[in-house]
Amino acid sequence: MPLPNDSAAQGRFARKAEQILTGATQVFLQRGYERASMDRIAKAAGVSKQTLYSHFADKEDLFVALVNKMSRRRLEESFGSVPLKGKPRDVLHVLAKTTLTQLSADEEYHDFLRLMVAESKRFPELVEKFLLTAVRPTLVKLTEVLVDSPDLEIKDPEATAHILIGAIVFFVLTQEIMPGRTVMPMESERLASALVAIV
Amino acid sequence: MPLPNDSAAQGRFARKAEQILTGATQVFLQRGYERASMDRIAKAAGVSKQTLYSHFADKEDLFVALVNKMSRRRLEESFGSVPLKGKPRDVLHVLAKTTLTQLSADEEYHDFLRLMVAESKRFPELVEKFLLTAVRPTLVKLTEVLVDSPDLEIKDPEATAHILIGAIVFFVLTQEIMPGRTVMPMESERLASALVAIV
DNA sequence: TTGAGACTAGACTGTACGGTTTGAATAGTG
DNA sequence: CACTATTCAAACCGTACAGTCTAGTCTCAA
Repeated sequence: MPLPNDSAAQGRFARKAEQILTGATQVFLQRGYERASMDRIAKAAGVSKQTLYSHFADKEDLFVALVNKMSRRRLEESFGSVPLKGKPRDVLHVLAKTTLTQLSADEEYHDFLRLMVAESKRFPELVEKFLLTAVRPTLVKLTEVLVDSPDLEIKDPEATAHILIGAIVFFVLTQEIMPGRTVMPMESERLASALVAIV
Repeated sequence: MPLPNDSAAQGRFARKAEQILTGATQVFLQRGYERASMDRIAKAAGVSKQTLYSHFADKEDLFVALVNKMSRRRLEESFGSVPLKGKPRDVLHVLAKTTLTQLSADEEYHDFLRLMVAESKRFPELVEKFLLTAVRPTLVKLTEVLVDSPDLEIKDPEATAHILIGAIVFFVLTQEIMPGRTVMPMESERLASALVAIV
């Protein structure tokens, strides 16, 4: 592993690291931590095993890098693209709908969420960091939106934000992450409407 | 494995099977499917490996038995003990509170839920059965309660039931199953109140 | 061109695991 | 008692895996 100051080959080196992480992401998300073998990851990354180990100390180190990378993807990419103006009820409906749609479409993120739940006992600090950087901001932001809409007369905006996010996450969990679509189907449009109706 | 008609030693045999399943439950829930070794399970059950394999064909078979057993434990043990009479708002509040309390206290069930999410990709049919027998009935029952309280003026009781259950499951998921208590704390009492306030 | 750092393929080590086999001990039933 | 089914402990087999090592190739800057 090169030291920080030999910046000459740094570019190439960093690019390889990226390439490895991409391959590792595929394998970890597809097969879970335990069943992801280092051989398979090396193959998926198109890299020799030795190179893999010259960039990452061990399997756990690679997993940490994966979680850090994926955690940067927030639960609410939606919040940026939705104009937070207009009648609060309309804003909320659009917000719910886009979040639901975006989250439902992102298969890679489903696998990542599954992985976070699965490994929450083995890597609690890691998963805690994920919650802190990926989930909490969403909760905070939604709470702000609710606070800034006093006409909705919400007594406890924070708890209400938990409810709204909770409903959405449960929806994605059962419909997309778990095989619940056939057993307890629900339309995202219906859920969004019911969510708004309720507030 | 004895045939069904040699009912003589059936009692002893069945008792052993129970004993094995108990040990297996411990290990599977504690360590997850992949890291639960058959040697460890045999040890935890206080049984020889051979006995284990004379009762269950293989690891997967044992896992199926575990899921069947645990799925019988419903999401809503609460519904039985709560009187469904009185002002609908009060009923709902008590219902939310007891469900939340019971679900939060049941560590074994947390591990089971984590396992179901973790293995939903590897054993989809199994997890589907779990959803069908453990989650769906709760949804159905709550929907009925909502339908039977027309004074609440709920447009879409089914979607609303999804929201209520979703909020509760999300709460348990983040606070108990994942290490979220320190990062995004929430009181179950606050959640219950907000849930009722919202309907 | 040459030399050092980055990379490759693949063999290798030690360990853990799922599942089988062996051969003896321990019931419970006639 | 004797007989049969159940259980036991432990060795065993084949495979998969994390991580290391070897020996050589590629890249690129001086």
